[in-house]
Amino acid sequence: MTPFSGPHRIIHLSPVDEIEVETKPPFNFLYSVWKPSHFPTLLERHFGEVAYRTFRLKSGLPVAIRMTPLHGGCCGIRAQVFAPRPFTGAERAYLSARLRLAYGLDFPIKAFYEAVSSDRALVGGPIASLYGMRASCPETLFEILVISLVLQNTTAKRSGQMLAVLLETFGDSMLIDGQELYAFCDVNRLAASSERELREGCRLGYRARYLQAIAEGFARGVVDEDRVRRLPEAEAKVELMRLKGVGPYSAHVALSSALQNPNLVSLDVWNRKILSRFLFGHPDASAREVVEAAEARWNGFKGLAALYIIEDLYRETPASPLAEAGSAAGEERHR
DNA sequence: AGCCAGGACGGAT
DNA sequence: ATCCGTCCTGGC
Repeated sequence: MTPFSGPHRIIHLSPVDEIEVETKPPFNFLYSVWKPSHFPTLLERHFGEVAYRTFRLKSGLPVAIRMTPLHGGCCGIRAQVFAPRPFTGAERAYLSARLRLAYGLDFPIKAFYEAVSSDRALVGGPIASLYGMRASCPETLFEILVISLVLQNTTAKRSGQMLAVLLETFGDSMLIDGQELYAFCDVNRLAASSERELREGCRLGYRARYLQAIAEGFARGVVDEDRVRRLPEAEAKVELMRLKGVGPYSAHVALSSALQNPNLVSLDVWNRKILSRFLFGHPDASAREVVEAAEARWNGFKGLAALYIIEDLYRETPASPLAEAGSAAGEERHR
């Protein structure tokens, strides 16, 4: 608890809707909604066959959803929606579209498999293990930029701490099936904060100034997600890097994740080593060498190929282990 | 006690 | 275009 945070309020949720979003097989529910490489956050909780996730809608309304496989998991997601008040039609349509984008339901996964079908190492390994996995990004462009900011220049553990404090300070706490989750930080709340609050209260250090710049950019409409989505890749990157604190790495994370460009690969130190090992058999190739070899081998799909390789590697030792079934009820009893 | 980590900036070359 | 010192914090 930071000295700046207010009383801890938990927003009461009621079931308001149920949305079914379909996709063409192959679809892998588990690995589409849960990525073994992602560090655990207060935004989501995973039990394997059941997954919980929060979203903040464009209207600002925080919601939480309970996801289960649709039609036995072959081809979609059933989402039970919980919110503080009834849904409007526009909010329902927005969330439905957001879910399709968040879990890659409109992505032509077969085109990827066909394009790399001659790559036996990829097909026989990562693709076989993760068959049907879609690239996912439940975050908005603003949210993914904030997350990439706390990922900068530190360890995953520290990143998780910074994000947790941000969510507790600027997000909305909600209880769903006995578990506390947070909707992402409200952009206006963040833009209205002081640098001191971010620096000293949230312990963001030099990132405080950058976070304000990013939040103000989105709050004032200087950068707009819908507009960036329509730009060509190179222009979109320049547009994002106009924000102080957003460099090549963060811009790549945003473009490959939020915009779901299957050819963009974000090479942080660890990903570079993992891909270098897959491509060259040793971890020491430069970022440039890795990108060039990946482009030659997975023309047009190097980002998605990299995702499969990385997630397959984390599968045995996940950064975010699946929670035990029933532990939510257990926690609830202790309250 | 000092060094560095899952980048970015600003300025110098 | 590329290189370097600096930035907060926490962990070793």
